[in-house]
Amino acid sequence: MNRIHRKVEYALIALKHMRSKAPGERTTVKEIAAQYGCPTDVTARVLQALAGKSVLNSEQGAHGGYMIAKDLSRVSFYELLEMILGPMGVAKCLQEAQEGACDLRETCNIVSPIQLLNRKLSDFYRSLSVAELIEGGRVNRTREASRTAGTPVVEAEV
Amino acid sequence: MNRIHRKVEYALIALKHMRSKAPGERTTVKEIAAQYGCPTDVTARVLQALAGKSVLNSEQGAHGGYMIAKDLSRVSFYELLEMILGPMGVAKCLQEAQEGACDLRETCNIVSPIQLLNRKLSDFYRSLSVAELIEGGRVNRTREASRTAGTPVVEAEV
DNA sequence: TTAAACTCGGACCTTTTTAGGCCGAATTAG
DNA sequence: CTAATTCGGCCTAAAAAGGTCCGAGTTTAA
Repeated sequence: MNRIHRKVEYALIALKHMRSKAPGERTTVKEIAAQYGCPTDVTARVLQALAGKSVLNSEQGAHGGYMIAKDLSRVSFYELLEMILGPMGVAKCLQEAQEGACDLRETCNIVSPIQLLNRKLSDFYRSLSVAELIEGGRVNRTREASRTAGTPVVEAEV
Repeated sequence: MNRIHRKVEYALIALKHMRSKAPGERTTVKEIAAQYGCPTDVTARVLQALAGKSVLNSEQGAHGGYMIAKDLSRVSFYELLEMILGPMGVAKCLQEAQEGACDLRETCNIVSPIQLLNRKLSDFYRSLSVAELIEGGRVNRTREASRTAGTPVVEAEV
């Protein structure tokens, strides 16, 4: 178990797809849906979310579509998750401003363990860039990357 | 989002509880349910799972119950997760020997990214000991720990 | 030998979350 | 004006998570 959400997969698929395109060339949802079999609407929403956070640039109308707007080696997987799924929290009690609180909050003996886990997991996700993920581990040598290089995102230093 | 399962929380609660007991003293599910408000049956199942993997020692009958049987600083969070939730895999495609395979497997462009993520996440969970988690980060100075010390489980070295 | 206090484990139900689809509106190029 | 797109609200179905019931096996002790 311990799956990531399908939406996140679709995001990665789309981003990887766009990454292989010439700079300035746009990608439509339809195109992705057709090529990879992703459900159109869900994928659309995901891309909208990413556009909202300006990881993507979107344009409506004919000849519209999406293109990557941020250097993906500077976008962490943590950020991607939050954009798509909302604020991270490994337990209900970490997400106050939520509807119903945890039943055990009065008697719970593991608040600090939970907080520790949340912190560590967040740090881990923050240490992983979307570019690194998409490239499957191999350090990016594409034009995008070398254009903005700077910090080449080393393997795990959590 | 990105919650851990409730079962895992119950496991941590129970383990932390048992950790504070004198060696040899047993804990019943009823006791935990009463003290922390965990649902009895669910908690029972979790403890059964841990007993099955001999993290706990169980004894039936009157005066029965559970006690910790393994040095928790030598049990990784990864192992705990697997005991409770089964084999880890961030995506369906990583868990063949499952019912229905992923629809996209023919056209998917993110197999290696998914594998990378799964590997890294696994490594992260493996680097975290249950003892470390339960103690909320503070290095364990309890009798259990110093009795078996050895490797004091340093902070993150992923 | 009987009763009480446990763990064990199967089957089942309920609620929540996730996934996906439908449709109409707004936007833009030709 | 029309076709191609993003945008966003709402709704349904499927799956997972969370929890309950209940009967059976074990062990202690009255």
